[in-house]
Amino acid sequence: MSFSICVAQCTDSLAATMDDQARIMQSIGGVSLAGHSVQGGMALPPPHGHDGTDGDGRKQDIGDILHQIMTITDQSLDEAQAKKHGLNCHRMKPALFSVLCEIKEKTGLSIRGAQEEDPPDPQLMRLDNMLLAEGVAGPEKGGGSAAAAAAAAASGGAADNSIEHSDYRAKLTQIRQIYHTELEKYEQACNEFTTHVMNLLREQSRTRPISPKEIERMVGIIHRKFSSIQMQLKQSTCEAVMILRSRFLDARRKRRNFSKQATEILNEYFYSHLSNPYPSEEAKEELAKKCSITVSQGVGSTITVSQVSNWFGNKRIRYKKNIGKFQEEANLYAAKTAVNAAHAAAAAVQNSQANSPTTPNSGFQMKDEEFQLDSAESKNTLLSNMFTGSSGSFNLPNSGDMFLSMQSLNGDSYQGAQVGANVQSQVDTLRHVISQTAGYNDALGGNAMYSPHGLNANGGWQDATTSSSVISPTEGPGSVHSDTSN
DNA sequence: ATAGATGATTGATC
DNA sequence: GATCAATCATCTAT
Repeated sequence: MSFSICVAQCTDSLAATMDDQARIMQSIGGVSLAGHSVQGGMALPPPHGHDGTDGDGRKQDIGDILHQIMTITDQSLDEAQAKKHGLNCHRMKPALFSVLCEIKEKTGLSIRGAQEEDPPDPQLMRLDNMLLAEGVAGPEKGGGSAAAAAAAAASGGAADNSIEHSDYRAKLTQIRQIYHTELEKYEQACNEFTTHVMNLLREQSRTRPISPKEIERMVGIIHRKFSSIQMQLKQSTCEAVMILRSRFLDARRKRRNFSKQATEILNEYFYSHLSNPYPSEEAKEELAKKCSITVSQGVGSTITVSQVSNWFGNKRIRYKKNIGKFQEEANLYAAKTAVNAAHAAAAAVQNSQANSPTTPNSGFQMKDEEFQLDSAESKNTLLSNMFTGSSGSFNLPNSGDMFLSMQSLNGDSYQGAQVGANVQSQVDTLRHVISQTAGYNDALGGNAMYSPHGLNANGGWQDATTSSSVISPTEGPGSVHSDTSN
């Protein structure tokens, strides 16, 4: 919508109004006026130099004046001024003026439109209300954010999706700015045009009868015209907001796969807590934070706590439904956590060596050639040894809940690798090394195998407190799983 | 184009 | 309120 359209429309309106008057004037100048002096019994002043019987001469004179009035718009400004002056000084002008007055009175033009008081348009009110509610109209800052919050709330999701949130707000602000700029333009144009028309009418009121009330009426017409254009502006603004909003909501509805890193983090947690894959609220927050960091580097979106909950909900169900399908994945993450544990072990070894030079044999014995952990190659060999026995067909006995939890060494309660029973010996060996390293010989007891911490006979996971206390001896019941933190 | 994977939603249940 | 289970809608690999 442009200013030119607006002006064109206003001009149309004005032109229409002028047309009306022109038609009337033409009819005055033609037939009706000729008979008017007779019909109305009005005594026109006798034309100068003519006697009162010369009707044709009078008609001619008045016709001339009218013609000049009608053609005044076709002339240049100077010409028009000169003509106007000429008209005002014309000898027949007072006569014409009074005739026009009387005709006007008769035709009731002056009161026409007085009843055109426009009632408050319900549609306009709706638009105004909506713009106000959306924060496009009304107070500056609060409106926008309130609307965004309302939109977020309306979507049913948590209001913690800050990316789309701010995106939405930015777009809304843009719309708001455009709206206000346009509105201001229209108002300015309206005022200019009104002033112009008023001046014009005041000017014309010397030639033809125009009462202040009529000027007011004309102003009203112009304002109505402009406000109808404003309504179009409001309407299109509302549409833009609706589109933005629907896009915003759709975007939230739309499913986007998490990044690989985020999925890995979640999977790591899931498989390392397979006996009780119910992260606490804090753990969920930790995971969300962790995932967000990795995801934001990739995709550029965040993962919320509720998304973490969704993920675990879906994972639990799908794992339970088809344990066999997830065995490979379980192996993978068990290996992964084992690698982490080995890394931690190596680090601890180095630490212990560095920190206790006087007692080299008090902790982990690096002499054991089989468990040299200080080179990447050795670690890989160790781990491949660990899992070659299973050769990808890692069996989870019964419901697949035979797991081993390893304790890390560096003081963090690392919730360790959970591997199958058929790699028990290797894991036991590793565990031995690790526990020796950290001086945690007693931490897990003599035998690594314990069961079951996973699915029970009913297909549900066992009580959270029982299993977590077993899995994480260093953690008190109900404590936050610190392995999600750094 | 399709099947399978996956994140989100919904209603029921505890 | 958290979770389960079913389902929807979309993404992704083929």
